[in-house]
Amino acid sequence: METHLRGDATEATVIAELKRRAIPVSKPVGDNERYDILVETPENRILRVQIKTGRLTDGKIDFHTRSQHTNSAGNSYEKYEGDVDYFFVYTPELETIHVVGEREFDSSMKLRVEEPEQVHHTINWAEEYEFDGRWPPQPDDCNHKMRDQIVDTVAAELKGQELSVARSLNLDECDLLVEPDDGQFQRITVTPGWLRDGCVTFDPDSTDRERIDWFVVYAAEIETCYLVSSEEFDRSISLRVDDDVQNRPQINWAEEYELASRVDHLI
DNA sequence: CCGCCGATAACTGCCTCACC
DNA sequence: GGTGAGGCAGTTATCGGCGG
Repeated sequence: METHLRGDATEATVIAELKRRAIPVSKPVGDNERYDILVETPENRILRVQIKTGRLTDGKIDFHTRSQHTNSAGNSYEKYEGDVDYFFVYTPELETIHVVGEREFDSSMKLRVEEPEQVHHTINWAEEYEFDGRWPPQPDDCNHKMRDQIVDTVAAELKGQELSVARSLNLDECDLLVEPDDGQFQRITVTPGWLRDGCVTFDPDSTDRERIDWFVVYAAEIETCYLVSSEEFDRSISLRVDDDVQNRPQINWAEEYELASRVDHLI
């Protein structure tokens, strides 16, 4: 089957499956949009979805998400960065639909269906991306990988300071465990932060604070990590980034909480 | 009508990096 | 070194718009 027909067949199959599940689907007028369909979630969120055909090779589903253009200068390639929210990957051989967030990978991804000869922690198991298990998608679903990377970055930063650091096996409790010289484990969780009115804030209420010693707050807008002790605030804390305010003693200046300069607090 | 350009799509191979 | 994931570059096919 030639490529266009195959893409059309995949799109038709996915739309039919969504309709069968009574999920509202809309098609954009014309073909100038980079997403294929708009899907409405039960919470009335509208998601931009690009439908892709998955190829089953060597026990894994392989799919690429890159568009190619030809111009006078030759070929150019463009990713879907920010243009879509999710990819729905339909694999004809398996008749399955997998849901992958746009931020969960760069330009291609492999979903492992069969047991590999060697098990890597980097393997993306297809069953974890199956439609039934991921629909409706949670607002932070597409941030899992980014969060994972942040945890890795924080771990590397701590190791660089010659700290004994390990990934927590119980992710419901914390992300990292640090063992200082006194042997008293410090429990660290990584949490997203956001900029509001010149301050970085986060939501500690979504975490069981009884089990956390330190919060690493990652503010994506400014690509900065902050280290905050659970004892340094009562219900919430704001870290002021914007210095265009009157200097008051109660202001928590963000730069004083930057992870790189506070690692010694964990020792 | 034909050729060019710009867009879509799937497919293939090769490379790098990380892990076992 | 072998394996697996991910990234990158290139190819092929089709379609529509536009201008000569």
